[in-house]
Amino acid sequence: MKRRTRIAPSPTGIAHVGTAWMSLFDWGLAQQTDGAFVVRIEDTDRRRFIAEAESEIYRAFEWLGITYDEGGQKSGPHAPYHQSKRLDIYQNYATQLEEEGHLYPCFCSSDRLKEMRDTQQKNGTPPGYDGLCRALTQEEIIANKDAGESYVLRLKTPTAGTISWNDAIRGQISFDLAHIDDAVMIKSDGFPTYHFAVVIDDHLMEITHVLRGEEWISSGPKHLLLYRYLEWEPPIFAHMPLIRNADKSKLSKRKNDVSIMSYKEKGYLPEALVNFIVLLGWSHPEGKEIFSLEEFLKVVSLDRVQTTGPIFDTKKLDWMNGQYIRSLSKEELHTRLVPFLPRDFPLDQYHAIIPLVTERLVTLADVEGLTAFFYRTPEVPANLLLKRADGSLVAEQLKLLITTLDQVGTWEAAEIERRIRSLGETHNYHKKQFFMMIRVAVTGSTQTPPLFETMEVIGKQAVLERLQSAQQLAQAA
RNA sequence: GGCCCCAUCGUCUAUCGGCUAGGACAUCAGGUUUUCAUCCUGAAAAGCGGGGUUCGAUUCCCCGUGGGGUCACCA
Repeated sequence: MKRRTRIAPSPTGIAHVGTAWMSLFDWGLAQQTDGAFVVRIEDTDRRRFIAEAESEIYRAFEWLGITYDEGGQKSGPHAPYHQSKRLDIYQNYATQLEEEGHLYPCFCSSDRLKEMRDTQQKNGTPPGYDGLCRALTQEEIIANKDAGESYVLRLKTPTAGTISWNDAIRGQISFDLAHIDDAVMIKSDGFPTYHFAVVIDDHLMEITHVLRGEEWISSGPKHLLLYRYLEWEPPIFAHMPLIRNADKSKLSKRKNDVSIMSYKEKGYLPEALVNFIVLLGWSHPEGKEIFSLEEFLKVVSLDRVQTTGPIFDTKKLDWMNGQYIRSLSKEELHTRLVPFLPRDFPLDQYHAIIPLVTERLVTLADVEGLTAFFYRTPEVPANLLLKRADGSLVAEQLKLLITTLDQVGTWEAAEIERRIRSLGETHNYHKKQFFMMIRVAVTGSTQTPPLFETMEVIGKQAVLERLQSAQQLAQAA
């Protein structure tokens, strides 16, 4: 059987990592059977609509390497793929269901509804619509409509019985219909609610597997009822676990960075992000930690999806990003790094500098901080310079060092190292102190790439200048 | 609160009744090294509690506890 899956983002904000996460599973499942992965835009909420949100999703997909078969910016056999352009379709089915008595008009004002909820809250009775308008006679309905009163269409839910489905991830899930209230299907503005549109569209678009978050489980009965009333075969439902914040609550942008594009800006590689998120709630059949998107798409399956909601902890992403950075070819790394190089980065020295810092990169954005002292004169903190020796000794060491290095003809790491080592041995300097002092004098930092290679790249003249100002600093101390 | 879902190291997870409970990240220790990082080695670290079922339960069932989700004319 060819699987048809879909992702149905709502263009109301930033492109969310959860959307990418879900899409990856959808895509893989569809691709394995040569089926189709569909992008449908659920833009029925006009109040929260944000024009740029949709294009950001496409940019995020492009960056991550996610492609799809229908919908989105493409088209397809089931166009249109924007719900706002399918209003007449929903309207037709709504009319049909209303005529059949499965949907009924409700004229309750939002004030009355609010009052009702408050009372329920206060009395501790089960929440939900009380079904007042169910009792309306045909005459009353016609009269109200003729009077131009605004109304919504509600789903007439049986007051007894159970409804259940076999979830592909969780097994049997069942609800007592007595607890399900009559949800709104068509809003007073004529737009469908999510519940209504999703059922119509999934059916018409021939979706076979509906992957969605655990948060949707409780609305399952409404959807199933619609399938029943429409006499349609429901798709296979797979409720994925909810990705969580550190406090176990549903992943939110308030408590986490959930914007896909912000990971790009922070210098993460898309392949690392993909690898990382795919390991949330799912594990590779061979227990692999690092694997490509292509491999994931081939081996992904619902039976390895966990039921527990994973916490979105990006520590592992940091590690992974480093792994991916180090596995890049020189050319590839260059391509990725270019957008992160500061304006004053000496491009002619790129190939001398970058190999010295590659294994220290956690993100691509780290490149500036790790390389700045190569091309910017550093501020040298006196306390670091004199950490393990007093000012007079350091000044003495620097003086001799300047003299020695000044005589170096071929400014190469090996030669620099030989001179410095011999100087240190001659005067019996404490090796760690001596080397660290030089490191600080030249770079302003205690943490740098190998000292002599670094000095070679910085250049003789700049090194001597830095040593001289450090000497003055030591003397003044 | 009603309903629903869930429950293995700090985190991501393996285990589909036999476990001395495995791996990865993070942490700590050691090695390599002029520092940091990389890399290598090692350590510490988990089955929420109580009942069943069974020769045997982390694995199956029930109860409790805990956590989460949902109860909108938002998705």
